[in-house]
Amino acid sequence: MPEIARVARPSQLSETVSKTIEKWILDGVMAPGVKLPTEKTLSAEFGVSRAVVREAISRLKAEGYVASRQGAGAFVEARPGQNSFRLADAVDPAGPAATAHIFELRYIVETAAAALAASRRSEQDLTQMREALLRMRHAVSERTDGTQADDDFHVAIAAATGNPALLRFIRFVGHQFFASRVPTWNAEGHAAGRAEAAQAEHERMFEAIAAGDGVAAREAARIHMVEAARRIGIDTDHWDPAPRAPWEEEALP
Amino acid sequence: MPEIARVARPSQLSETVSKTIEKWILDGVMAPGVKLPTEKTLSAEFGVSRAVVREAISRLKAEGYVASRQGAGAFVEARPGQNSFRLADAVDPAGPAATAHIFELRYIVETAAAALAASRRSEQDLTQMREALLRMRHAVSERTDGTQADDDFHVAIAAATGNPALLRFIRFVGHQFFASRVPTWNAEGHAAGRAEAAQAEHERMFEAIAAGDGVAAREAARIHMVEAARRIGIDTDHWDPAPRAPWEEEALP
DNA sequence: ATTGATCTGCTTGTCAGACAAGTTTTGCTA
DNA sequence: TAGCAAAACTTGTCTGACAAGCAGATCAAT
Repeated sequence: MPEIARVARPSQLSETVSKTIEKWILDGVMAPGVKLPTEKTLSAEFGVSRAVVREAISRLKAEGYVASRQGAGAFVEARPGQNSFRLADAVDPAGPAATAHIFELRYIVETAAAALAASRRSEQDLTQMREALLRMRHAVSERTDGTQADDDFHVAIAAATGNPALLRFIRFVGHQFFASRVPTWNAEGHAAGRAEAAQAEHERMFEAIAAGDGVAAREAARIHMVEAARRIGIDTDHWDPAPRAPWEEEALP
Repeated sequence: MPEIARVARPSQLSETVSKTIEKWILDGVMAPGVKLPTEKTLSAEFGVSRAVVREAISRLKAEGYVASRQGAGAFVEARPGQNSFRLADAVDPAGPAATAHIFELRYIVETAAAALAASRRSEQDLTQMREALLRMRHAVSERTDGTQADDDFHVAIAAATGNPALLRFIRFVGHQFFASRVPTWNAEGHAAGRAEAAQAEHERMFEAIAAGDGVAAREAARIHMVEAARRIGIDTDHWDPAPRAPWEEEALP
């Protein structure tokens, strides 16, 4: 059995145990398919009760690291941890580039979603977007918080693609950036004209989607994402400009 | 407290309990911020022991649905379940379109990754790709299994973007389709020329990335993804062709 | 000797009761 | 009424027990 090394104090014993075992698996100390030590052994090694070990394993099962069979034991999954996608372990949160990396992923997916929405949106989808836009317009004029409406607008576009997987993913990534929308919609953002600018970008996206113009929608979304990144201080110099085709330049005002 | 309705038998009591509570949260029966019933209450209502309830809650904590404070209780998280992304609950697995939806998401991300890789790849990245290509070439001529090399090739491209979040996501989505690559690399796939066709597409992607031509790389990836979808019987008629700009037509052989 | 069924020990799944640690409510006092 | 201390409650952990299922060992029959 691998060595036991305490991780940074999660003050919850089961958390400690599950993180430690997770580390064993991620580090390859326990290869896919191998049997974990028995619960009794683990509880003895960690110096905790079997209940704690069981809760830890319960976590690991939920995250797809292990699967257990009554009477046989618990085994490391073939592709441990890859039944779900978590940004927390995709990037090093401490790294200064982490936000930029995630934002780039969001940029890729949202520009594509805007283009798809333009060709697939229903009347009902447009109503949803219009409603969110209205709330944002109101927030701009009243200088109030529009983060929720902002979020709703992007989700409405994702929904208009008719692809539930895409919707869910955009909702997921978007929520990671909920905090990033604050500097646009707080008092300072209003004063600096950031809210107004964002609103103009949103309006342009909506017009293109309503008109069914996929190319213009992609470009409007591209501009919005780049500007949004700029507003929270992310460097976009190395982003892929390819989604914009040359002839799109003149297709937009 | 909400009504208790047994879900399809997961043969594990804690699984039943966690899925039921998860459903309460997803259906909005229990809004974010509200306190769950106490463990004692839950165990009584479900007719199970407190240990089972605790294991269920342990799962829910791992998936970001609830957070608990000793002495106070367990509370529904602000954005329940959205600290991780799972395809299983993004789409209805039973739906015939589920695979198509996920593949479309993969299409969006992989085409973008190919374009990025072209402008950011290092010598080392190219070596990785070359190595995987070689193994696939070998698999084609020997009529053996090349699914692993196929997977490695795509991961190598994702790695070349230098974006760990993107890498992780492509690895995640790609693994969901591990099975989909089998019909290309099994005996029938070799006989029907599917393996050879896929290989040609891969070679073209590599050439474009090695040449640093982002536009060509995106187009080669687009063709590969569309063909791959076609090989496993997914209808791509409504996919977004926008990533391909008009002038890319002549840029390729 | 090989095969087949049985048996025994081990492992996970569940239960019950207990105490420790931390939180919330209650109720008394000043 | 305000402040504070005790009591009641809730989660976290421990212990011991039994049921359900599995895997290797044992043994009988061919």
